[in-house]
Amino acid sequence: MKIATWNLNSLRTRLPQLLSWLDGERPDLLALQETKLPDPEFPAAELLECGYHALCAGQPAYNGVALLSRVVPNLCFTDFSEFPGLTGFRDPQRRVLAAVCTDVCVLNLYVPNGSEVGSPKYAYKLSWLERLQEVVRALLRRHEYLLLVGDLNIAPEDRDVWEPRAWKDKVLCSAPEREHFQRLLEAGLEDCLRKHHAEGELYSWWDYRNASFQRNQGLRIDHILASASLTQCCLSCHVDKRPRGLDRPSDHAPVIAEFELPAGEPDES
DNA sequence: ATGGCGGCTGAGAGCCGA
Repeated sequence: MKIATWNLNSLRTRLPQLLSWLDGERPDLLALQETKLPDPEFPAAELLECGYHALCAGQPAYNGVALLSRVVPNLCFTDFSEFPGLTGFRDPQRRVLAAVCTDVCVLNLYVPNGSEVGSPKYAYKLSWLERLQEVVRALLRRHEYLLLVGDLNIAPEDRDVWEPRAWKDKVLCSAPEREHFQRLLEAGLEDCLRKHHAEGELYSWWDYRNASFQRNQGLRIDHILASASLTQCCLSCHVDKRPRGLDRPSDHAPVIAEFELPAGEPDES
């Protein structure tokens, strides 16, 4: 099973690139972020034509997530408020989509950027991440095979940052954000890319400015995390940098992981 | 130190991202 995550920075603008990439890669699952598109305008027909069923949770102009799947996916929820115990936390920003595909529960996230440490948006990010911890713990109790994927907007360690001294304590790299990432690992998730690659200079986002991509000045903020049973089955994980080099690219590149699941394992619910 | 770029809305220039 091949699964991928890609922040498209506008599905409308990137649809031709997406369709061409899907034709080449044929992942079983692709989690999308920053679709920036209300649901009635979601290009479901074009994607189905390409062989993909879709679930989406969008809004105009900002945010928006979607899940593409070769098999028909079963939607679980599109907001943390749909979760027992978190009913007071309805978020008008579309950043969450959870679904079950065959035996795997996939939680697709577009974590708030946070703007600047100490800002109101940063406070929103931290409280959002606090709610996420509860959701992840509950999902891990229910699903042996859990994937948490998406634009987490956290560079977990200095090796995930092109200039750690410049980024120190800045948004995406601050200690409270990194602690949230570590808590996800402590809860029972593993970082699939780090299972296979210890080296630095592996990034998933590069600023449009300053020829950052050409100089490989980036951050690793898009992630594929998996529960222990799934991580055991993870054969490979890598960043596909090719789409970032196309004309009019997204500023993020896809991250791809391959799994070999034992036949006939049931998920529980 | 600041802005660089690019996408959005709505028809300007300003907001937002990371």
